[in-house]
Amino acid sequence: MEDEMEAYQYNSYWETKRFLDNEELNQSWGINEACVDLGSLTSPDGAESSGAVVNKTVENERNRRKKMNDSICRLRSIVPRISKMDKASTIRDAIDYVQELQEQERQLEGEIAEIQSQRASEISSSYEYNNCVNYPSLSPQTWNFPPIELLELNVQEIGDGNYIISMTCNKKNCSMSSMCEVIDYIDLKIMTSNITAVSGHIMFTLTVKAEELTSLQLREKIETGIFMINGLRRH
Amino acid sequence: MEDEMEAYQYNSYWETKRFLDNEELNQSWGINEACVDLGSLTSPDGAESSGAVVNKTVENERNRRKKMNDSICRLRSIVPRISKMDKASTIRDAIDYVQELQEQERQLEGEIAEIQSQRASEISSSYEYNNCVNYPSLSPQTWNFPPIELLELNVQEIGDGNYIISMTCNKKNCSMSSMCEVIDYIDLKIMTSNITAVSGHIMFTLTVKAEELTSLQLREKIETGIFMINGLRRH
DNA sequence: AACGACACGTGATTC
DNA sequence: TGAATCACGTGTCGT
Repeated sequence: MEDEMEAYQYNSYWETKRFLDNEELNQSWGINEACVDLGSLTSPDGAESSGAVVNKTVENERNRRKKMNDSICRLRSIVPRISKMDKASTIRDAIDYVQELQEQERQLEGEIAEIQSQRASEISSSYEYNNCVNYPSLSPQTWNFPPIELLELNVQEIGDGNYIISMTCNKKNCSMSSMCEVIDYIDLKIMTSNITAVSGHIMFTLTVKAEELTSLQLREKIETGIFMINGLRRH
Repeated sequence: MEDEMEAYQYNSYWETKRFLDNEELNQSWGINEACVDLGSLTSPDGAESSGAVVNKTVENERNRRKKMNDSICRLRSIVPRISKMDKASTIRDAIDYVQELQEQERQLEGEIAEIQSQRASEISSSYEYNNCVNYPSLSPQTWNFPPIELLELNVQEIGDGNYIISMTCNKKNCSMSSMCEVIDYIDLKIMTSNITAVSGHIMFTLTVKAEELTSLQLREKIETGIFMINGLRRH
């Protein structure tokens, strides 16, 4: 049949037409030129109804092929690495690319989870640091101080649950802030306090109200406080 | 031709064979049964050489089709959402999936970048907090204190570069630690210090040595210190 | 010449 | 029935 030859009006084929088709890729599912040519050629030819229906099926088949080819072209335009300008190769490259993307996605999600957990641990540690009630929060500047060396400690009751506390420590490993931290830590009701620096020593004198404690208990509490403060420091 | 019918030995076709092929998907690019059948059938029939070469091309074409179909099957097994068990639909679904993956990848990378920058800013702020030399490091427990409300400030020189400083503030927004932080911040040489709590107020009295400062400069320095401490708090 | 890739038309098959 | 999908063999083109 010579009309079949008309369908082969494609010349210099899948090397040039691929790129031309890429431009008008937007769903031109209409009848292409070859289809129109064949239709106008066969309609005056075959008079019986079977010829018309055959034309319809041929046209449908042609359209279906075009659909598939366009899909493959589109797939090729999306996949970045194309090994060969081949239909099967395009699909294989797409498979590789999809697997690559899937693995990359898993990797990225793992990375995010890792970062999130790191960040969560950082935040929780910071939260713990800020909300600890049993341990005082040391100001960072005193973290690296040497332990407080208690030279003398005196606790004396002056009646009505009031006490006079006097303690002395070396100046080089004790500061006003340190002492304040100790006092804050053991949580006393301070009436007055006095800090005096004399001859390389620091003398700390305070009057506190501690009605529920004996002088011995108060003394132990202060010693424990200093011990805890020392334990919280890095030395 | 009756031998062409032999090639159609597939029955209940692409509904069942698809899933059977999926199991032996691992590169069985060998000759399939239909090809062997056709080959053994046409070799005794046609004696001339053209029949053999036609067989070869037919077999090659058959092989090429199988390759493409297997590729599409594999693609279908990878893509999670398949709308229809159709060749073209499979490719279209693959296109959609690839685009979806690409967008997801971009989104994940953006998310990672965002988290990283957040984390970096957190770390840098923490670094700033710990290593700032001009600003004192507040102990976390006083961060959320209200600003210190200075009710009275007195600076009096007592000779030889020694000063007596006395200041008063409200008890509810001032503590011993706060005052210590102010004193630490302005970095004075403290000789003696006294803190007294009276009638809802805190009285802070200290004797300092500041030979290089006038009493006005010292006063400004203290005010600046309180201002800075207040500025560092969250209020 | 020979091979690989393709489109085509067609018969078969399923819904 | 009829539309949709498929596999098949074949002719064509480029390498």
